[in-house]
Amino acid sequence: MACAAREVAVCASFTDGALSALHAIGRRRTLHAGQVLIWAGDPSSVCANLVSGVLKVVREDLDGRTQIVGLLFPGDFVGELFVEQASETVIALVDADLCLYSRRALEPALTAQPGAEALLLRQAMGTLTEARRWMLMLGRRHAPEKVAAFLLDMHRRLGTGDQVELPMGRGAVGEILGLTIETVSRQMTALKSAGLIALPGGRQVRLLDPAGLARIAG
Amino acid sequence: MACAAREVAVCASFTDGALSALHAIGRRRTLHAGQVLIWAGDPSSVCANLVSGVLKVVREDLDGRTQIVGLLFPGDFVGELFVEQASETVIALVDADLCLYSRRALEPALTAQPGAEALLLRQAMGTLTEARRWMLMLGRRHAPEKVAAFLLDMHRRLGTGDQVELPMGRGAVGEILGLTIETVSRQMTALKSAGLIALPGGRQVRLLDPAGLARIAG
DNA sequence: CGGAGCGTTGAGACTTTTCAACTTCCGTGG
DNA sequence: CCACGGAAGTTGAAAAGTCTCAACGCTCCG
Repeated sequence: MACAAREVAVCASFTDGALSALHAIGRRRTLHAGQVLIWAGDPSSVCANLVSGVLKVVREDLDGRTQIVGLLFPGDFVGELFVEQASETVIALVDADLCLYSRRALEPALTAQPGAEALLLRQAMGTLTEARRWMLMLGRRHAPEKVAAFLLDMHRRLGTGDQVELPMGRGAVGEILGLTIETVSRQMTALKSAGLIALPGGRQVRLLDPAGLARIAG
Repeated sequence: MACAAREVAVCASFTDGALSALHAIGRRRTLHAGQVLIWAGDPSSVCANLVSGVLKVVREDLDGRTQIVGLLFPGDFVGELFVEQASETVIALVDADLCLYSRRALEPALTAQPGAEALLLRQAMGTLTEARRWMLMLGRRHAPEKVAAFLLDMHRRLGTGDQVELPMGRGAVGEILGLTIETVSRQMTALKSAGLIALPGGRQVRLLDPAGLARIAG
């Protein structure tokens, strides 16, 4: 059974035999850009492995202010275990494929499968470390540093050559960095004017001077 | 063997028999306010359960700017598993007691102990959710909201009656909220002037109008 | 052609930081 | 007992940074 995530996701800890059991409770699903997988406030009933694409994890204020608190890439685990109500909304930034599981079925399967929880724990620890690095950025960095660091990060993850196609628009970049769309736009323009990047159009970004960006990113 | 964390920490998942094995690799340690348990950059060799007290988890820039990315309370797990190098510094805010384990000894013990990893996973997921709530605050809220929310949070965790003794000074509050010490001070004064809190002295805070604070916190 | 969505640019308002001075609190030593 | 010194907290004024509001440009698509 061909699954692009076979080696990276939770599945990697499963033997082929146990994997069949997992497949019995899972199903594939395609999400189109903009589609919502999980709504904050709804019962936390589904989890998934992201096979391809990019998802955003969004938290919202009572006032409606929103902050993207996580980006999910292929291999990442999606959803909230052990809680009854989702506190975060999960939305596809670009078309995405997932292995979807009902939480009720997955949790016992994880317990039954030695090593699965260890793998998820490892992943959760990594996600936590990443979230905390992000916190440092949100709390302590200025707009130019935020944008430069973000571009380097996206390039590291999704880049081909010196180019990246951002999986989101300016608005979502702002939601990630804790900035307004206008500030993001201005910083991008400033980086372009400084000759550090080129903006060939759309969501494409070329890093002309990664070292210079890194210097700004701090 | 009397351990105040017996029921809350990882130990809770261990049978009494297995707990002896755990005790064989662990040792108690007292940390005085200001003492460092783990230095970022050092090999990640120790983990612990916090028995009493409060610790701060600090990240640092290359430029020396710091951000507190986590506070640890009794029952919380301390340290970074599965990585060779610590990326965060852990410091006691007030005198604290811990059960200390060498990471090399703890990791196999966790694997051998069914349920232990599940428990840590549960805890890690909770910590992650908390970190993300914190991110929303760092990225999207103004100083008055940050301070009001912080005071409510501290009161919920450490409060007695309508009063709290903050386990840190203004400077550390600023490091938590992503503000300068002066801004924190000004906001506290403003809350006092508005009659929402009283500052009896030292690190004591009395919440005179929790509902009003909650309104500001948003 | 017209409209919608997205991005850019500008100007002024607002918030927070920075820098500096001053106060308070405490423990120490004269 | 009181003076001294340091650490922590407060306050003020100016500077810097970001946001808000508003206008405009561009592209895609009906």
